Parts: sequence; C-alpha cells; structure tokens
Amino acid sequence: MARTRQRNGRDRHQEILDAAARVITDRGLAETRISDIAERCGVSPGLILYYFDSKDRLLAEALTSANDQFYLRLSREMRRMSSARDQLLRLVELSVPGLLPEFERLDEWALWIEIWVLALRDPELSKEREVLDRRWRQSIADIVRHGRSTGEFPEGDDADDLGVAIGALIDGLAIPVMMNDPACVPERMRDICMDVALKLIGFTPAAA
Amino acid sequence: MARTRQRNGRDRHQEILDAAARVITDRGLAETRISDIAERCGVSPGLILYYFDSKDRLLAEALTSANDQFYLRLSREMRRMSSARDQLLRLVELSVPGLLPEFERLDEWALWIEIWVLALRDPELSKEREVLDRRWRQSIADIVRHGRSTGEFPEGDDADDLGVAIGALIDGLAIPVMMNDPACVPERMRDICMDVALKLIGFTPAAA
DNA sequence: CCTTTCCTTGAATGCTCAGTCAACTTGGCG
DNA sequence: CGCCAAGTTGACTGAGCATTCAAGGAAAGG
Repeated sequence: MARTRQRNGRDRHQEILDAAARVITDRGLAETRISDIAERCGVSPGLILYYFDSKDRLLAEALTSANDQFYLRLSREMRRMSSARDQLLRLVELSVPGLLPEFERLDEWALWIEIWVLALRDPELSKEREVLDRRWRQSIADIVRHGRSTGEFPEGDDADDLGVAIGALIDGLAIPVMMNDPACVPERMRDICMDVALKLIGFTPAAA
Repeated sequence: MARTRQRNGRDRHQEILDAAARVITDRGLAETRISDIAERCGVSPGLILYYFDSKDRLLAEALTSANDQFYLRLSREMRRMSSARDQLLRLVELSVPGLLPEFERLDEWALWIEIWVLALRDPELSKEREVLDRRWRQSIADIVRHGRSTGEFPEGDDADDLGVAIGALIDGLAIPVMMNDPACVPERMRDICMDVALKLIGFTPAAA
C-alpha cells in the first residue's frame, strides 16, 4: 500500500525529531552533529538530510516538537483532575526539573533554553515560541478560572495576569533548579511556586 | 615603564572581553567567530589568541565579565537611594529589557541566556553562574531587609525566600520581553513585577 | 517478472574556522 | 645607539562537519 510507505515516512520523520531532541538534551544544541542524530536513529547521516532540508530546520523543528509533546501530556493530566488546587500542584510538579522520577525527561527544560537562544535570531522560531508560551500561560489562567467557577478560588486579579506572573515564576525558578543550584533544589521550587501562586490567587487553605 | 606595558596589557584584555560581549549580543554565541571579535577591536585575529588560551575560555570569561559590570552598576545605584520601595523599583527598571533607553545595553539579558546554555555543560561556568545568581537574589533580599529595618516594609516571610521568588519572577518575565512578545511589553513586565513583589512583601501603599 | 518509485547508503566535496607560527614592530632600558 | 621583551600581524594548516551525489535495495503495481 501507498499507505504503508507514507506511514513509514511519517514514522521516520518523527523518529528523527525525537532522536534530535535527545541528542540536543545530551550534548547541547551547539555540539549536536547530524551524524549524532543519525547514529541515535541507527541510520546513515545522508538519510537525515533526505527528510529535512537542512540541519537548522531540523533542529528548530525538533525543539518545538518536543515542547508540543510536553504540552499534550500536561493538558491530558489537567483534564483528569477536578480540583483546581490539585491541577495547579500537578502543573507545578510536572514543571520542576527532576522532581518526578517517573518521566526521565530529565531536561525538557534544557530544550527550552535552546529555544530561547535560537528564537532571539530566528523570526520563525520566535513566532513558534510565542505560541507555545501563550499556551503555557493560558493553561495556568484556565486553572485559575476553573477554580473560580467552582468557588474553590476567590475572585481577584485578572486571570491572564496571574497566568503571566505564575508562568514566569516557574520559568525563572526552573533555570537554577536545572543547573543543580543548591539554593534551588526541586522541593524548594515546588514549595515556593505553590506558596506564591496560592497567595497571588488569594487562596487560603480551608483545612486546619 | 614596565607599568605602562602591563597597563596596556590589562586594557587590551578587558577591551577584548567587552568586544566579545558585544559580538555575542549581536550575533549570538554560536555565530561568534574569533575574527569578529578581532574586527570589533580593530586588531588581527591572531592577537585574540595571544591574550586568551582558547575561544571557549574567552567567551565564558566575556559572559561573566559583562554580568559583573551589570551588578556593579546595580549596587552603585542601590546605595544612592534610601527608600526600599524606590530601590526595588529601580532594580526592576534596570532589569526590564529595553525599558530604559539611557543604557543601550539592549540585551545584557541575551548574555544571560547564553550563560545558562553553557553552564549546563561547563562545570566551571556553572559555578560562576551560581555565584552571580546568589548575588542577584541577595540584592533583592537585602532590599527587603532594609525596608523592614526602617519600618517601610512589614515583617513577614523569610527575606531570602522572597529574594528567590522575586528574582525568579524577573528572570522569567525578562525572557518573553526580550523576545518582543506582544503579551509581555516592558511596561507590563515592570508593573507585574512591582505588583507581585509588593504583594509578596506585604507592602500596602500609604498614600490614598 | 519488470519497472517505477521511494528509501537508504556512505564516500566525496568543499567550506569554515580555531589555533599556530615565523616574521615584523615598538618602546623601554642599559 | 642597539638589545630585549612584549605586542602584533596575517598567512597557513588541519580538523571537523554540513551537504551532495551516484549507486544500490526493496516494496507496490502492473
């Protein structure tokens, strides 16, 4: 079937993107060679360029693809929970580098930093980043709105502003955590994020 | 005098570091060539390697040197002000990319991102980053302590925790601002930073 | 079967630098 | 005035790597 061919083509495409993301995580974008990606895929270097026009395009696509996958996981988890506070906690936990051992996605965050560096000079990637970031902030704002609609959270500041602030807080804290800064261990990041977020939201624990 | 020679050597050294920082800001670390730095200095490429053992060392040193200069400027300004609230505002303003036209240091922040990327793999730079970051958080914690000592701010959460949180917030917001994200224009960053910081500190404006 | 189309290979090409080096300059010092 | 050391030059080398390409499968369709 032509289907088979195409299916294979798609798989290979994604396979290369995933391999690229891993190599970038391991070696850093700057040290990533086409032959590394090929090796990780178990194919020849030539094939990589058969599927992608250039190394640069491949790398940019790999970065956004990886972050797409994180977002999908995140929103799937959010949908499963009904309590806004639980959602927020889970979002934070998923965001703290190295907190949950279950995902060995040790540093999806490392990919983010690489995106930032590239986006500074690549207008196309810059737009992508903006979209990804909007989605990220909106996930947070949605949790706030959801909590308010159920009465779990009080009314207060604009939910979008809260999304921006809490999102930035998480981003800013993830950096030192990722770098193993002893002043920012994962647990501390989680606690600070939750404390600040709940304080900004105006949530006061009902339990005693 | 031997002094003159040495003085020249020192000047040249710093001159190269400054040139390197500029080139990195313009072209990005990955695209920075030794010959670019030489050109910006008006010297030959060979000379650069006369002063530095390798390109990598030079770049790492240039990054930390630039951030050192930012810190010096910051702490000089802080010392001039007595009101903790003014200090905080000034710190925020100095941190918002592109807010103050006076310093055309358009993107000292761009250098920070490059540091993050490098520090992920370079243990030496990683240590440097940690020191710089500690200093940054401490500047904020010191403002909080100062405000409390004069009674301008109320007692409350641990000042060091506040330094971590507010510092991370600024870092996290600076990223989209630097990338010209329309959702995060400089003024909005300033306002959010001040609002959140003052709220966390527990400061309520006395004026009506 | 035979052919066409899609995959895949790996060697060959060519470019771009980082780093080296031998020669030249300059300014201080005896 | 020469000498020496520090500074400076720019041509050269060599490695590393993205990209190209000609040639070889292998599956689908006739």
